[in-house]
Amino acid sequence: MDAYNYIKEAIIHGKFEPGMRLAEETLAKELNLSRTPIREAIKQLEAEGLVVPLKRGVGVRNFTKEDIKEIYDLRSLLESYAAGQAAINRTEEDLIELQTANELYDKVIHDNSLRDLTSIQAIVHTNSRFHEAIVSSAKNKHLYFHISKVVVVPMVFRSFYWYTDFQLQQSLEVHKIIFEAIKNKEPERARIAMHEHIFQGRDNVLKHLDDIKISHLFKEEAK
Amino acid sequence: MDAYNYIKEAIIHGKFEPGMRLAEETLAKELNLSRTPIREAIKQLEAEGLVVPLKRGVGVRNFTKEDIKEIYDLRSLLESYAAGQAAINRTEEDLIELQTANELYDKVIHDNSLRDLTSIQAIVHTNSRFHEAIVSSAKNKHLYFHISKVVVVPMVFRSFYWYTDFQLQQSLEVHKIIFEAIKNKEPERARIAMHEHIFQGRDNVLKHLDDIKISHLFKEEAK
DNA sequence: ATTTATTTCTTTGTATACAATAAGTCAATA
DNA sequence: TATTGACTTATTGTATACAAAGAAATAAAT
Repeated sequence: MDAYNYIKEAIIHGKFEPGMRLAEETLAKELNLSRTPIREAIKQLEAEGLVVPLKRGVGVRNFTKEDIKEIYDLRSLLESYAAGQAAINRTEEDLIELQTANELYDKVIHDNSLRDLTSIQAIVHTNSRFHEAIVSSAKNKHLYFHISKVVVVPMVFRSFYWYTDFQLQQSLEVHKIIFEAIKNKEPERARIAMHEHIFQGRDNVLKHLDDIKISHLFKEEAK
Repeated sequence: MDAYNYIKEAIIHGKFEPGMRLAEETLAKELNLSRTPIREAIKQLEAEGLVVPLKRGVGVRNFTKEDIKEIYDLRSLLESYAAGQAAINRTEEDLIELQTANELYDKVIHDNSLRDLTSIQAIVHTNSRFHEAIVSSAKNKHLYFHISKVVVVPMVFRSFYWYTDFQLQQSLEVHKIIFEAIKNKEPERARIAMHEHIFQGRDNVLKHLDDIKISHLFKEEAK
């Protein structure tokens, strides 16, 4: 794997915790590279806002509760718009991928009755696939580009989130409503459903921000 | 100036034309630096989508008509939301900056009756200040971050756009409506006015995409 | 004369080297 | 014991070096 994706994944999966300094030499050894390509990967992550400059070098960005709120507001704006546009612009191929992704999501949720880390990751992954299919159906590459950057931050938290059966069932239901709306070309219904859906996710994350499982990811206002 | 801003400005002002290869050695000499910091600046611009990778190295991104349409759709979504949020969250200080920016915009338009390049740049600059003040008043740092990236692309084109007196007058009127809506805390009015305003700008740019003045910036589907 | 093959040359990608600066350590003084 | 100050160490930021991969140019062949 290249340096960029290695570091990004490590941040998302919590291997590199918020606030942690990213030492170039260490990363270079871990990846059997020199410092040069490491520095370039870091510059990209900096441009995306996942890492922040320190006095010298960079550290993993520390997202506050306020950040999470703002990001979910932004994400709901972008993705609900995407859902609306998908209902207008989706092709038949899009519909097939949407259907497939949703069936997979359904299957993964019901096949993994015990909620261990691997299950959670599978659920998060198939959920992402459905959302990505929607954004892709909207037929706006720039929208896609920006959503993919916005979505990363919630990922950092969701990877450690313990969903309840009820939440997953509810999420699945809404997915089906969104799918139907896109299939039947009802942009307004798709948009509203997606908006509700993401705000539901936002509420879940915010309610559990103090949970033991993710508390290590969340350090309020470290200076 | 640092390498990042130097290259960015050069792209916006058309010194580096779309499709043009960015040779590291050349840039390094221009800025009296070694290749290392140049490469890092380029990586950042790549993450923002202003330059694209070639088989080897990078080139200035070539935006198509389709890109412009998509970007204006995205921008109108984001900025109209920002205007709405500004009408809710603006402080008294925000209001002062908003007022100042708008008065300056008015002044610059009327003081520069002959529309030479310097005047256009002054107009674009004061217009940006007003828009930035709105986004800032929305009190969402992540929204601000993404808008600032989205806005850059239209900048590439607007720097070379010859506005008519009518268009400027109209633009000024809408600015005043938006300002009033934000002042009076009318989010819906602010949102709609901003949406119209940006779609007006979009139409202006699209209508004139084939003009001689900007044709060198616009090369359809170069592969 | 045009196309293909081979060689040369330029430019990138990665590694290493060196200098500058922040951070860490230890000792001395209050 | 706490705090300040000088010294040492570690890590960054920039420059340079070298090897590999395209691009350009020249030569050969049909």
